[in-house]
Amino acid sequence: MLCSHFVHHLRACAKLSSQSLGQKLHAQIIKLGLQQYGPLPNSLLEMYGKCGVMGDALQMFDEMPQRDIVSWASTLTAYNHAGLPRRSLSIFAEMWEHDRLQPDHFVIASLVKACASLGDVRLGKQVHAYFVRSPFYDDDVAKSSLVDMYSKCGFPHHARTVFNLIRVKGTVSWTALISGYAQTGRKGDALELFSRMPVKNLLSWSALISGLVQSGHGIDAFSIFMKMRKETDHGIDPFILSAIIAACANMAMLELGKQVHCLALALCLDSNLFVSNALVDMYAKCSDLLAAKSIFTNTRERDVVTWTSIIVGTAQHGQAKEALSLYDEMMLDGVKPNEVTFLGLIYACSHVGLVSKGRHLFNSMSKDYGIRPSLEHYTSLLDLLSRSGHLGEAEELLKTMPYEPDEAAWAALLSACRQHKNTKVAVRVADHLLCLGPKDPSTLILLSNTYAAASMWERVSKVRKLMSVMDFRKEPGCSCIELAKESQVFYAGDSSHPMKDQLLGLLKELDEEMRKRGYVPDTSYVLHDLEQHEKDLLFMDIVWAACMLHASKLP
DNA sequence: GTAGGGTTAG
Repeated sequence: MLCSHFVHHLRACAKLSSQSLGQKLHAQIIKLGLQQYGPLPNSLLEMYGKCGVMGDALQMFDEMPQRDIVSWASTLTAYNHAGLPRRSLSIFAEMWEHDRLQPDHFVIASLVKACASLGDVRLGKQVHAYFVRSPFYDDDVAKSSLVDMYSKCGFPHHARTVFNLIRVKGTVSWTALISGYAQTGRKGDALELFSRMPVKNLLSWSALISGLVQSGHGIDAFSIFMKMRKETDHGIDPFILSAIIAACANMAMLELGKQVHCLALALCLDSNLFVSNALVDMYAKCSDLLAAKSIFTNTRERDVVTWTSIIVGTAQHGQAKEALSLYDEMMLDGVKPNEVTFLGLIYACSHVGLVSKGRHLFNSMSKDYGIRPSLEHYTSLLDLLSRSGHLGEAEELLKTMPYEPDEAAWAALLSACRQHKNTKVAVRVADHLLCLGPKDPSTLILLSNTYAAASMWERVSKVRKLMSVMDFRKEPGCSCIELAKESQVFYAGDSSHPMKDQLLGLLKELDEEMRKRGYVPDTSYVLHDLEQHEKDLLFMDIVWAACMLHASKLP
């Protein structure tokens, strides 16, 4: 009787994440000498795990005289909860070694979840294989976890296959699949499935909306958000709000972002860390750095994302020194940087040519914080070295780094060689690229121009042949700005704008002003067989966006 | 004792 009372209350603490109440119950249990009685050790373990007190959860586990499958499953959940999926996976082997226990469907579902959070589909498939051969192969919850894993790893097709095998499809299964479709940009599938979904809750709407935001369908995400507001009674929580703020950020829609900010204030959700982090990022991406800084300053409990958002935002607005001193402040504040922080910092160095500082940060990342540099970090360092003219070092890094450099990486170096007019390295890099069999049209243009500049006409014609056999279409570049509550999009070579004549006039004025001050456009990187006036016209496209920005500031 | 949504880069 007494025991089931404790089990019941401990479970409530686990659900509510109420650590202090849980500890009080634990104290009473010890006083009564019941700490090893019946299901209580497992209940205590579960409570500490779900409250995020990993140390105490593990102590419970270690002190158990006898561990059953539930003890192992709860430990797995605790590790998942604490964001330690690798530890979860190592349990798979330990269960058998220590206690001769085979994973059941509870354990399998948790293992799959660990694979999902690591984004490791290879391991996920192994667990899947184990599952279908186990006596639990028919369990719907484990299948649902597989749907989630395949969705998170970017394989919605596999997720669909498992989904179809679920006998009783609950809201969780539907949501997991819809999320997979939305995140991978399969808008049609996501919407179709969502409309067929029998019971929708706030999480289902949220999964669809945030998935669409992540795959760049901000407008659709917004209209679904409005639909939810209109047609349902679901409230707005910090999850959905931060997704909507991110949508404004990605589309650089400042006015809309401000309105969502007001919504956050009205709902008293602006003090939520996820919401304020999203706001810092939104204002920075919308070029209102002052507003971003003000949100940042007013955020009391700043975490690594808050700091990283302001550092990246500051760096992207050219204030590299300021970004670096924010990093110093962050360390004084005792916040540990993560891999994104370092990307922002190296980016900052890259844009003002702080080569040795950038190198130092790159090394500090692994030495001081144990973060293994990713391909992106190497690319960022490469960018720093090549922009600043350290071409030899950049080439060396490209060859020795622990990742296989792709076409874009080599092309970036080549482009830098041309900017620094280093023909010798340029030709060497170009030859290497040519061997790789380049596929990107802009790489081919770059190659053609490199060889043309070095008067290597045979290779020019070789590149031209490569161009002619492929479907040579380059996505046109475009710029987008918000002007009087409307978004204006301009494509390169676009001449359909109703204000074309006024715009071109202003553009010409700006161009003349630039030339007067000694800024002559460098058109040498444009395709070589264009006439000079055609090159100038192309250049006009490049300043088009700058011109529009200017126009938007006119009264 | 198991499964679904959120912020930072590219």
